[in-house]
Amino acid sequence: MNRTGRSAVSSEKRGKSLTEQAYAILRERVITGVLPPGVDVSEPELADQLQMSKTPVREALARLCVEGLMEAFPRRGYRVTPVTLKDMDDLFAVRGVLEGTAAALAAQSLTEDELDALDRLADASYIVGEDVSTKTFVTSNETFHSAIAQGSRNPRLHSLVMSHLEECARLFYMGTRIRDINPETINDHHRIVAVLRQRDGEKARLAMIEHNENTRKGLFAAMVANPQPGISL
Amino acid sequence: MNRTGRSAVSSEKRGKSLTEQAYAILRERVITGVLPPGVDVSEPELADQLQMSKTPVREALARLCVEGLMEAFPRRGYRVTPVTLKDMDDLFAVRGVLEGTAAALAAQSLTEDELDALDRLADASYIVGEDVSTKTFVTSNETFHSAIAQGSRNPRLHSLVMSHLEECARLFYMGTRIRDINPETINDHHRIVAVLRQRDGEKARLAMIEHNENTRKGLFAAMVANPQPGISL
DNA sequence: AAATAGATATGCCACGTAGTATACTACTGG
DNA sequence: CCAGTAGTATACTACGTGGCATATCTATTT
Repeated sequence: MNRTGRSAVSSEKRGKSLTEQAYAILRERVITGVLPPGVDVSEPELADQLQMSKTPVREALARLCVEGLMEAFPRRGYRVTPVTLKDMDDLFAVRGVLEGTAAALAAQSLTEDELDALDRLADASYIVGEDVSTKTFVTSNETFHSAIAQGSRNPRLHSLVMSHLEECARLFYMGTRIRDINPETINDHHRIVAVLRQRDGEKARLAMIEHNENTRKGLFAAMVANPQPGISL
Repeated sequence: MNRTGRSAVSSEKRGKSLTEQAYAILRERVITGVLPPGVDVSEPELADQLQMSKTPVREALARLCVEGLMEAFPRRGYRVTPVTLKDMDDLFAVRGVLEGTAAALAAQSLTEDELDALDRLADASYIVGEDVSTKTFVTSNETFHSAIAQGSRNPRLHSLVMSHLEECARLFYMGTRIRDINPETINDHHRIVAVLRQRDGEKARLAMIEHNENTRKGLFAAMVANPQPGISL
C-alpha cells in the first residue's frame, strides 16, 4: 500500500463517504439540540431518514459513542447521552485546564500575523452584537478558541480543545439566553489577545481560565433560569 | 426502550461481542508492539486471523482510528500510527497537564483508605524491583496512576488520563530499557503519595508534573540508545 | 513514458441470527 | 368471580455474514 503524500481520513477534506455524512449530520443534530439529551435513536429509523443503509449509520453511531455524545445499549439501542450538572462541571474543569495550557503555550509561539488574526476574530464576535444567533455565536467562538489552541503547536492539545469546545457548544444551544453571557465573552476575548501579545504565558493561562469560569457561570445561570429537557440538575 | 438499571456498553463487564473482542486484541497488539508503528493492516487479513467477518474488524479499526492508534486511508487501507519525536513530546506535555490537575484535585478528595491503597500500589511497584518485565511494570504503573486520576472525582478527566497513559505504555514497550527509568519512578510515586497525604494540591501537581518529566527523559534516553523501527527521530 | 489490465483494498448493502422488552394469555390462589 | 402472577408469543433491536461495486495501486504492455 502506497501512501506517499496522502493524508489520512481525519484530514481528508472531501468526506464523500456515507459514513462521514451520517456522522456529520448526527453530530450536528446532537450538538444543536435537534436530538436532545436522553432521546432514543435506532439504526433503522435513522437509516430511513438519511436514505442510506444501516451500516454507515451504525458506524457513525459507534463513533459518536466513542466521543461520548451517544451511549450504546447492546442489543437494545442507542440514546443521546444525558447531561447532568456534574457532567457540565467536569467538562468545564477539564476545558479550563486544556485551554489554559494552550494559551500559555500559544503566548510563546504565536506569530504577529496570527495575533492580528485573533484581533479580527474577537472583533467579528463583537460586531454581531446584540441579536446574535446561537449558531453564529458558537461558530465565531469556536474559530477564536481554535486559533489559540492551534498556536500551542501541539496538534494533540488542539484536537482535545476542539472536542471539548464542541461539547460546550452543545450546552450553548441549550442555554438559550446567549445574550446574557455575550458581552462578557467579548471582553474576555480581547483581554486574552492582549496578554498573548505580551508573550506572558502565565498571564494568558490565567486569563483563559478566568474566561472559562465566566462562561461556565453565565451558562449555568442561563440554565437554571431556563430549564432544558434531558438535563438533570 | 427500557433502560432502567442497565448500564451502557462502555461499562459492561462481559464484552462478548466480536467487535469488542477484535478491539481488545488489536489494541493490545498495537500497545505491546506486536503491531509496530507504521505497519499496514487490512480488514480481510485480520478477519482471517481473528476468525471472524470483516464487519467487527472494521468497527474495531474505526475505533482505534478515533483513539489515534491507527490511521485510515480511505479505499486503501489502515496503518498503525507512526510515532515521531514531536508526537511523543506533545503526548507527554498533555499528559503532564492532565495528571498534574488530577493529582491536585485528588489531594483534596482522596480518603485515608485510598491513600493507604496508593501506598500499597507504590510498594508493589517497588517489590518487582530489578528484573521487572515490561508488562508488569506497565500494569502496576497504570494502576497507580489510575487510582490517583480517579481521586479527582472527575470521570472525564480520569478517562483522558487513562487513554494518555495507554499511549505512553505503548512507548514503554518500545523503549526496552525499563530498568533505566524504574528506580526513579518508584521514588517519584512515593513522593507523590506523600504530598497527597499533606492535602497540598499545588505540591501534588508539581510532583506529578516532575514525575512526568522524569519518565519522559528516561524514555527518550532509552529510545535514542535503542532505536526502534517505525519511530522517526 | 503513457496507457491499460489485474489484483486488492475499502464502502456499502441485503439478509439472516440472536437477544431484549412488551403485550398477551393462561393459570393459580383468594 | 376476580386479582395477581408466571409463562409465552411477538415485535422490536443490534449484531454479524457474505457478496457486490468501486476506487486505488502495481505491473505489464504498447
